[in-house]
Amino acid sequence: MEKQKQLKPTESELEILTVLWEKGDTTVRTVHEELAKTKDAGYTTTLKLMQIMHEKGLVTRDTASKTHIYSAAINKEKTQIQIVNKMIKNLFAGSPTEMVLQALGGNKTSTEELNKIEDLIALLKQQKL
Amino acid sequence: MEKQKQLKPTESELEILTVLWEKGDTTVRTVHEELAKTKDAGYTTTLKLMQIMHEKGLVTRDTASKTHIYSAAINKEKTQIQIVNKMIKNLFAGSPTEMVLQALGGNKTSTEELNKIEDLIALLKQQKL
DNA sequence: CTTCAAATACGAGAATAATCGTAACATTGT
DNA sequence: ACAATGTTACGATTATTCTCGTATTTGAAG
Repeated sequence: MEKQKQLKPTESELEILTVLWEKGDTTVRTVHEELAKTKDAGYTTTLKLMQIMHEKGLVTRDTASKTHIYSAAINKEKTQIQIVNKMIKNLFAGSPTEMVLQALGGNKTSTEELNKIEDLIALLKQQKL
Repeated sequence: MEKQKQLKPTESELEILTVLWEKGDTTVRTVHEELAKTKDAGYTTTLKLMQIMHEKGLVTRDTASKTHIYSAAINKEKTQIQIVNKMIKNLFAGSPTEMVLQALGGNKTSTEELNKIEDLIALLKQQKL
């Protein structure tokens, strides 16, 4: 069992990884069009970034056909936790609760989502007993 | 009422701002020693960063005496929300729930803290009615 | 086989961040 | 007045990230 090397993706790399995690293995074109919804950068910029990510080992790719298929090479949850924890430490003086308060207060969270969180909290409390 | 210009602090700047928010107005020396607990960088590096932050308007300073006193010039809560929202968008595909889940799951959150969050959720749900 | 469109490869520059050495300046104590 | 100590000022360099133009390659259609 190989330990996941803790590579730290940059801002842009994170956006790309998020698309890969969401949509599954896919092409540069697809990733780029997804990013283009909220950002503007040239296609070759996205391509280059993904090539660099490949060099770094952040993604793998299947080059069997002309259009390469990329896959995220690092674990989604681990990466999320790593970054969230860093933010809690750097920006919220170590208090996860503070961050949650800001996250929910600052967003218009739907009742449905709030219910989900309540369920999670109930579960966590259960586990403490 | 002047709208706060949305300056985006860098990683290092954020660490400095966090110290200023925690400890209140203080000197470069104090900030640097606080950072030195978890990081190693030269004193002049911290100084330079804070000078740059002053140019950018991220901090203000009182230069009346030899040793300048720095203050955060941007609002703590606004900055936190801004960054958390960006992270939710970039890393959690827009779902605050997902982030809260990772934040609470990845950390050992006390029952007391969980209760606080429950109270907040109850309040938020109330507001939706 | 040739043409054409779309994809990749790659170099190189622009922009941003972080680092630190050295000089100049202020304050205090002798 | 002078030295010692601690502070700010600031240039300059390095490192990293992001961007994009252009060349090359690939595969499919005619």
